[in-house]
Amino acid sequence: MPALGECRTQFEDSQVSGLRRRLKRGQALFRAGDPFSALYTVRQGFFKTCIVDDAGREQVSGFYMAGDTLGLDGLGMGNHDVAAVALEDSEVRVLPFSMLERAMRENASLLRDLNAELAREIARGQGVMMLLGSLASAERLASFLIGLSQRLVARGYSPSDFHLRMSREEIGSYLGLKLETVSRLFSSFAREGVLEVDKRHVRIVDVRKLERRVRSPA
Amino acid sequence: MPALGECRTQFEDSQVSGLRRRLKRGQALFRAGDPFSALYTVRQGFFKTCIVDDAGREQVSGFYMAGDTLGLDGLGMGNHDVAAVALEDSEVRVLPFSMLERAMRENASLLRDLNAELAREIARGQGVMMLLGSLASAERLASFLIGLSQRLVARGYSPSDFHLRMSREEIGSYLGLKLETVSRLFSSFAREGVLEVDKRHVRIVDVRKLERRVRSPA
DNA sequence: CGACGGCTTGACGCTAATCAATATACGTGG
DNA sequence: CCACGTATATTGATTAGCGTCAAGCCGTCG
Repeated sequence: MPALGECRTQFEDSQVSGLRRRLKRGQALFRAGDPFSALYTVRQGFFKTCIVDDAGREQVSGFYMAGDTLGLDGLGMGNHDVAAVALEDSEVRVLPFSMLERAMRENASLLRDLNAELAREIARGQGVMMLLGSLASAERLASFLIGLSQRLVARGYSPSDFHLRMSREEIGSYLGLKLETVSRLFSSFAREGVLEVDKRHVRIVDVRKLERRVRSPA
Repeated sequence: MPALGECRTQFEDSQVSGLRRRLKRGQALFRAGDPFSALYTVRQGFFKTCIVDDAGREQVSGFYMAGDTLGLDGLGMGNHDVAAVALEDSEVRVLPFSMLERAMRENASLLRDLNAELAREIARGQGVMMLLGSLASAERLASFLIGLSQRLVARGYSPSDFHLRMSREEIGSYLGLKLETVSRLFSSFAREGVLEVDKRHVRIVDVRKLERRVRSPA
């Protein structure tokens, strides 16, 4: 059973809101360009966020699960610049920004939570930059899997045995690789006894080897 | 003559601080791991920020000039996770976080400025992800130059004629390319009449062509 | 049942990395 | 001041890694 992601901030069960919203697989919570009106915390399910550039190219910029905050990208300019799409039937808690602002005026620690969330998002982004700018393909996938595993553990799931909610293409988009490359990497990790892979089901057989893969050009 | 970057927020000339700090070329304002104690706005000069991963690999994650805010990455965890290094003799205004926090309690708009700054940083990061994840080498350099040009205009400099403060290697690190590739791209842009390049002096001859380069695989 | 979407695998090609040589500017100390 | 060593940039030759194109498999849904 899905655990309730850890409560990193007061957002999640704040009195700020009782609003919820359910989304079906494939449905968008918001799209790029939508006016920013609220933040969301994931209660149930799994999301991806996508950036689109002016040339129309699309790229997955992140994956979000229970406890994660969505929508921070809209805080600055009044519009979202990414889209958030549910990868399975999901539920979010809606935190209308107007309410949040009011609540923050009364409760300074909420504000600090918001800053912390924003800063976390910045740090996450820096990790991705590192990944995209400095790592080879196998290192990227290894790093992705380790990160995923760690996040799953934190939520009470198995660290070594899980079901991917996203397609090879989405993983590739996130990692700056093509889907065929991702597929080949899964196969080669399996051949080397690092993973067992069956479509979207992954079992990490040898974490050590996987970790070594993040640093080694081999 | 260097203009005073636009005042995007109240930070810059806020009463929050009169503190300044001067740095020589090559000097670090803060390093990865340093405790977070203050934000900084660039008054004069030019900075790069670098991420370092656990394997010791280093990567340039951004360039900062007059008016830009440095140090936001430290807000979340109490430690900086990037380093900020002056690429020329520079001066920053120091905004000790304790003072900022106090000031924000009294002035809610300061707080909104901080959020806006954080959100801007997030948006910037998303742009870089797009660049690293989806663009070919020539597109990356073109995108970099256009962005640089735009930021220079906003500060009252020439949009088409400027001096790069960073080395080929630093550009490459930022763009996820090797320095030789960057050098070759400069040469090929020059051959095609898009740029004139003499070491670190760049003149954009044909902005249109340069812009076309951002989207075209040609 | 057939069509379609997601995954795997192979063969081939191209882009950018690597390795290497040379050139130029800069700072340092004699 | 010049000589030297060092950092930076350019360019060429070669190679490796990932992308592209293509075929086939499996599971699902209409």
